[in-house]
Amino acid sequence: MSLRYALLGLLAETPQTGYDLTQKFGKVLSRYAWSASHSQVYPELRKMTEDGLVTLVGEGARGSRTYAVTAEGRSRLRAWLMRPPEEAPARNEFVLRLFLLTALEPAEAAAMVKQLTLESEREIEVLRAAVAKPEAESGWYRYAAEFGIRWYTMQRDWAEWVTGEVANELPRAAAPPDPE
Amino acid sequence: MSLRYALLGLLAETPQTGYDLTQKFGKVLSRYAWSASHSQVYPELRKMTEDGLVTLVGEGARGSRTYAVTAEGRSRLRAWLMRPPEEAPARNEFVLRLFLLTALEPAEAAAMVKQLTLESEREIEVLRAAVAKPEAESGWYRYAAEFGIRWYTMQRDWAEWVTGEVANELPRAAAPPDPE
DNA sequence: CGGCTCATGTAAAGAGTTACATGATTTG
DNA sequence: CAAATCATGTAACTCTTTACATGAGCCG
Repeated sequence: MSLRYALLGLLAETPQTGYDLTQKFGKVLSRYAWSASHSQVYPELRKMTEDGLVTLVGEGARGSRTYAVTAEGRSRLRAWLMRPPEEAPARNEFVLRLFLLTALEPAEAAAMVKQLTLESEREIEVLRAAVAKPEAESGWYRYAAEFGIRWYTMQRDWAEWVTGEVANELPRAAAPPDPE
Repeated sequence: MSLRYALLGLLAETPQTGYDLTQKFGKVLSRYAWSASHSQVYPELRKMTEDGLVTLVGEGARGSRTYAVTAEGRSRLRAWLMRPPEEAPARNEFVLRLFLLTALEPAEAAAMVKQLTLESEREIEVLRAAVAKPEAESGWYRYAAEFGIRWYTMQRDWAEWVTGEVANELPRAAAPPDPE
């Protein structure tokens, strides 16, 4: 069901084609939130049309089909967004790897974290640059980039903290520093 | 494949049963990293045994079967952990909802964020308490809890920032009337 | 006009969830 | 001794990925 709402949410921003939507999954959303390939997107748009949540508002070059959210779709989306959060399991292979870091020898873990720190810093640079550009897209893309910056920063800090803890190997030592 | 490595990683910490592993998914891992139900765990442990990654080290009361990682399994796990990170798509319905927040009217978004802030603060309290307890489990559980604290803090801060931005933005350009 | 990107579609295989099913041990 | 929890297993269904497939428009 999440796919459906992801599509609805993206279309609520602006009407677009299945191709456009697929690009957004691939480029931004898939990193933190949700992912889908075109083979899932196109059939889902069909079903959503049948269910009256979206509607075809134009056909362009190369057989492109532009969809927009209907009133019904918009109200369903709002209802979904406003409903109290129940725990939905997350899947993030990257975080999984972070969590299993303790299965490595301290030196190996330290090497991995070093790598991670470099990657994170590079990534943060890219996102900062993207946000700083004057022609930066507004709306959710900018917010997503900002999320990414905070995400990578948090991740890096945590990984460095863990490495320190593991290196110290003091079973029950210092309390973690207050984040913030 | 991630499931396989998640199991390997947990078993690398200590030998345990499929039931134990399922509990860990349900309680901690599923929130940030990975999730699996027993109907996935048991068959996978079988396959991993056939593949020589884990081995049955004991059968206890109520037909419980305790597994441990083999040398082969350990080396495979290390290889997986150390390999350069390629982008693996993440799935997090919660983050998805955050990203689609901009589909709401500013007032609605603000209400949602208010709610989120309260939840986050409650959650952070719980995790802090869990970590502070002297008999707190050490190892990855403690690290995971620390991750959670930082995660909720980051999330809350971002959501508050976005709400501020949205509130400041000029009223949206005359939105096209809903098709239908 | 050849190669790239845009743009859509379907089929098969794999991963994951939900439901069904059973029995042993512990705890009150 | 009843209820809860421990503990495992399989089947059906849904969701997701990967592979196969096709063609239109754009750019050099």
